[in-house]
Amino acid sequence: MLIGELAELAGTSPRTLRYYEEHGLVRARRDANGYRQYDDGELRVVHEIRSLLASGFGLDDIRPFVECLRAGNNAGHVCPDSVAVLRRKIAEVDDYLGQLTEVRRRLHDQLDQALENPCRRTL
Amino acid sequence: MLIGELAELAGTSPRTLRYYEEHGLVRARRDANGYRQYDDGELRVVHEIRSLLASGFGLDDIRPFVECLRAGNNAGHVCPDSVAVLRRKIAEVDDYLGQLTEVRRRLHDQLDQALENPCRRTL
DNA sequence: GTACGGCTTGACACCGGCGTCAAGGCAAGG
DNA sequence: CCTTGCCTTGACGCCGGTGTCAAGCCGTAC
Repeated sequence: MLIGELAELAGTSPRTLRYYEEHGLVRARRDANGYRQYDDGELRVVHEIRSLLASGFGLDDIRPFVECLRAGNNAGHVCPDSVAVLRRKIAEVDDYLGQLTEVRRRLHDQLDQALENPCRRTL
Repeated sequence: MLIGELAELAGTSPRTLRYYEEHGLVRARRDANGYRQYDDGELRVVHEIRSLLASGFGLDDIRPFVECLRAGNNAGHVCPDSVAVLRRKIAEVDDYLGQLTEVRRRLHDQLDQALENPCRRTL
């Protein structure tokens, strides 16, 4: 499979696939002409990457998941390293949720206060 | 008040104050030597900026709040423009909270599943 | 021949709020 | 006179994932 085909199947761009490869996530053999040749399994890998990116992971965080998939597991998140990253990310998300909730509360307070005390003048 | 003093009082840097000025948020007169000279009221403005930045606002979003303060109101969020931005930001935060909650759910599911089905092999 | 569509690598652009370095002016104190 | 420490403007770096353009190779079809 050539890079354009894989990009099409994965719903992304050749540029993006080269970027993933550059960061050690996607693998490709090379044709005699230098073209990247992808195994069918790489589609699965790319899907895993896209899914985790959408969940807020960085490429570095994703690496263990890809390695886990390559090791023959039927899911990328069952390996110890992946689990460690998962736990860390969940903690980060929880922390961020707390901060966002606090921010939301402050904004609501300001809004309520503004509605009670309308402004004296606009400019 | 010179830029270094204001920066000190506001807990930030001269670079940052120049940046705010460049974006139309902070104002300064100029001494004969070209040094920025700040009114005491600017400290309040800078605090408002820092506070809103910490809540996830961008500098452009903050401008109405600063203008509101300058108009003589005792809080930056009581003017109509500020209220509009507040409403928009609250909606954004709510939306993001929803997404984050969904992500958190997915991650928890993956973690639980990983703990039930330990990996066959790591590499 | 040449035109086209795939591919290759390399490199710049973006966003936003700064850090940081460069090169220089100004005031004060030794 | 020289140092020190403020200030000035201008400009590049960062982060991260991707778009996009350049310049060029490869293969096929006309």
